[in-house]
Amino acid sequence: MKLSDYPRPSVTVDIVIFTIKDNNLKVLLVKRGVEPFKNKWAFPGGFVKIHENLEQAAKRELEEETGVKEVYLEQLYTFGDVSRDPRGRVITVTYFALINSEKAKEKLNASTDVIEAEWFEISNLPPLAFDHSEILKYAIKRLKWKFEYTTIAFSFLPKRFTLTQLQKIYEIIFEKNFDKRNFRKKILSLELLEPTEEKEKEVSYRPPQLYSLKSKIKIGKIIDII
Amino acid sequence: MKLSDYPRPSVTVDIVIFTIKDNNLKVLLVKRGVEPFKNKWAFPGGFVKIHENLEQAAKRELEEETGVKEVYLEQLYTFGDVSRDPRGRVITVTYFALINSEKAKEKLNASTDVIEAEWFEISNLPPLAFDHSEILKYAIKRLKWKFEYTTIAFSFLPKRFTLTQLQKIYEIIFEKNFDKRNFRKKILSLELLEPTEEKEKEVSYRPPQLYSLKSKIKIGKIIDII
DNA sequence: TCAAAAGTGTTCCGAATACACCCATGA
DNA sequence: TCATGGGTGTATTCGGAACACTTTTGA
Repeated sequence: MKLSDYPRPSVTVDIVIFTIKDNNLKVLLVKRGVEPFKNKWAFPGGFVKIHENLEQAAKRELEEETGVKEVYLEQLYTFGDVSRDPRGRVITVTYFALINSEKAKEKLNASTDVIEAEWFEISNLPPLAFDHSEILKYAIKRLKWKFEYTTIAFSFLPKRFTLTQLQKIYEIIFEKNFDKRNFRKKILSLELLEPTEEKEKEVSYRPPQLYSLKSKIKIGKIIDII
Repeated sequence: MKLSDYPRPSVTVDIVIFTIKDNNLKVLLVKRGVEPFKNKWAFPGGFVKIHENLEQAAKRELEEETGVKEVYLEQLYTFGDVSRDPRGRVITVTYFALINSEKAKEKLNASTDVIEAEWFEISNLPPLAFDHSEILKYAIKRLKWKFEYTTIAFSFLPKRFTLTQLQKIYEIIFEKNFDKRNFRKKILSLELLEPTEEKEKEVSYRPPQLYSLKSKIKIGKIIDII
């Protein structure tokens, strides 16, 4: 059996990039500059090069679009329905990335085939190209699941952060408030964090303790958080 | 941008099929009849046809190999490293299937390109072709995770089963024993099961109650089980 | 001295764990 | 009547949830 015996589909990667800005969960979309779905919004992505691993392709697209390296990145799901792309058979391997709000501030690079790139609030999205609404639904499900059972929340935060910042992120993701005392008790009991020497300064209230993730704790580690 | 501008990889599906037989977790392997890796064992799989959805391809391969329809099937992960197949660039979308021991008894169909098919104990496997060891590792991780947090355990059981059978399955997957009273209390408190009219007969001990999964409970539903 | 957010402890309730004996049946 | 696996209840421990006030700082 030869590989050449079979007609081959095209393979792309698409990346759902989340961040938290202005107390909202946001996702990065690009406006397509070419057909199909010209002028519609879609997730950043592109064709997998023939000598490039899937994750490399995802990282390349991510960096082209945001200029950011070192983000949390994991494979999400592969969508390959026959009719998902009007140009022909296109299978897309989707990825899921989280970047922290400081990095998200850096300016977005509109790349080839893209008119502009913009952060959209999850609750206020334009219509999406292809089957990208379905992809997003899946990505949000995964995001909540991961927040509940792993340490990914920290990928939305800078190296040093306060417990209040962390709590705020959980409140945004789960769309509900937590009791401050119970939240702190729970998080500290997990022994993931260590206090840093410094406290945040130049605030007109009691300066909060800054914490950092213990170096041996990997982001994404499975552990019951909430 | 045209699809034809890009060289395309080949795309396959591979299926990790688990069952429980003889009180052991087993996986179905086929012996390859063609190069590469001729005479080595691998997961059942094959090329995705150009007019066939990914899940259809997985179901087709599954049925060709085992003759079984109606199994629990979910997408696992997509492996696409450049050098994973010596023939060239081949991306494989892997699936994860669970079939119950009664169905697993039915005879296996050796299909094209395959010399034989056989159930292997997880703890006693031959060397695997391609990157299939890595795929298996990933599949086992997913299996345990799903057992802990969803109702997939029931896909290893026939429609009617005893609580002892269920407990046995958890003990095999988690490689440890559970207390009978606590296990029953926990499972029954989840309100997933209903007793059936009959009891198992022709056993030389007190006949056990048979239970079935309530019809509104979907297999795979997320819920803390253990 | 005021405004703003930081920080902290106790009680209550429900779930998980540990643990041992009697029951129903066919041989 | 015996062997076999089925079936059941209670006490203890641990973690989650509810709940309000004092502290520290800069303005």
